[in-house]
Amino acid sequence: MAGHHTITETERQVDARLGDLKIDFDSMAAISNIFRAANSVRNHLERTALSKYDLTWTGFVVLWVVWVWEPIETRDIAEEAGISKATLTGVLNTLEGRGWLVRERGTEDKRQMFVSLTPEGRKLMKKVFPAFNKQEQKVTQALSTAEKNKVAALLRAICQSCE
Amino acid sequence: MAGHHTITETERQVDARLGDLKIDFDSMAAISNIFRAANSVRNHLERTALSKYDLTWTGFVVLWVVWVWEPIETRDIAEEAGISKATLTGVLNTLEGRGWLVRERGTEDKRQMFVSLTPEGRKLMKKVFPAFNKQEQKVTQALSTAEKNKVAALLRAICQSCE
DNA sequence: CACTAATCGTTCGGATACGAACGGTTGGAC
DNA sequence: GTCCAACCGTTCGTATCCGAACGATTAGTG
Repeated sequence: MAGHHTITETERQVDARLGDLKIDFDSMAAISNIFRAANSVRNHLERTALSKYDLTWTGFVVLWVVWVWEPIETRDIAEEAGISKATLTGVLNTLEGRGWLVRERGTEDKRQMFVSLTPEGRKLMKKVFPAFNKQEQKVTQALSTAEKNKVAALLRAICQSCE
Repeated sequence: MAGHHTITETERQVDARLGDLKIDFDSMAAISNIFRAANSVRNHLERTALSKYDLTWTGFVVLWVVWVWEPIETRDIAEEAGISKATLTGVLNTLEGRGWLVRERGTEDKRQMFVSLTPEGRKLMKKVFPAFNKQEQKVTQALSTAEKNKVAALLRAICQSCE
């Protein structure tokens, strides 16, 4: 999924386009590789681990969040999954329609909506997640354990600078 | 945009859900932080650098690719931008409708479609890209130059393992 | 106890996202 | 020269995706 142009080739072209404007190529390379990696990994995992269960990326992430934290409120799912509340409503409709989770309105606060997996949903996750994790292992096989932790730490630092 | 649960808390919960199945938490942390960072950075850049020009993330990326490599074929844009040809068709319609780029059918091979920026498109990029790069710099400010290059290299290695 | 501000999930409109199928074009085999 | 397989960008159907606006509910103020 990575483009066929190297970062260095791209830098030369950008330089020619901008003339004497100063561009921070180190920052650019770091950021652009985050998105290249995210796209590559997402496509790979969808193909290898999710497609056979007809699961989209977002559908899997939402199921995973609910599986780990159930019962969980809608707004917390959106926060954990990194999507908006509006998007989540549609995804929950899809997943509920397939019988993998259920919504239940809160008793003490009737604005809230609690989500839990069905037994079918839990059975699905017990199959899908190990396969998913095996592919996570595969796409990071070129990295040592220390390097995996290093990249995780550096990316966490970037997340904090976004706030 | 990062969830309010730490990776460690999540690991404990996952452990409780899976029992004795073996999960590679180092790989999981590396991968999940790629997506947290991608979401955080994307939201930050959309808010700070793109929203005032009514540009979506993908719209900007496509404009950027065309700006750097014009004239460029449709399939190459999709490759560089990390989106499908089908998606690109819609995005090009949007950007062409706003007068930022034009399509021209190839003369020797009439299947091809070459895309170039309009003068307005180039003027836009000359304003947007420096602002974008400034924010790239800001979200990576916690990293040294060596660390930026390190994270870029590690992510490139992950990309290669996806093929 | 009324009234307002804040918060919940949903709805709406429009843009992005992809696989599959489609017409149009090209190049190669024979 | 005529197939036909391969390739181009587009179209189609469906699923995300988000900001803004919306009804319903709650909490906080006086």
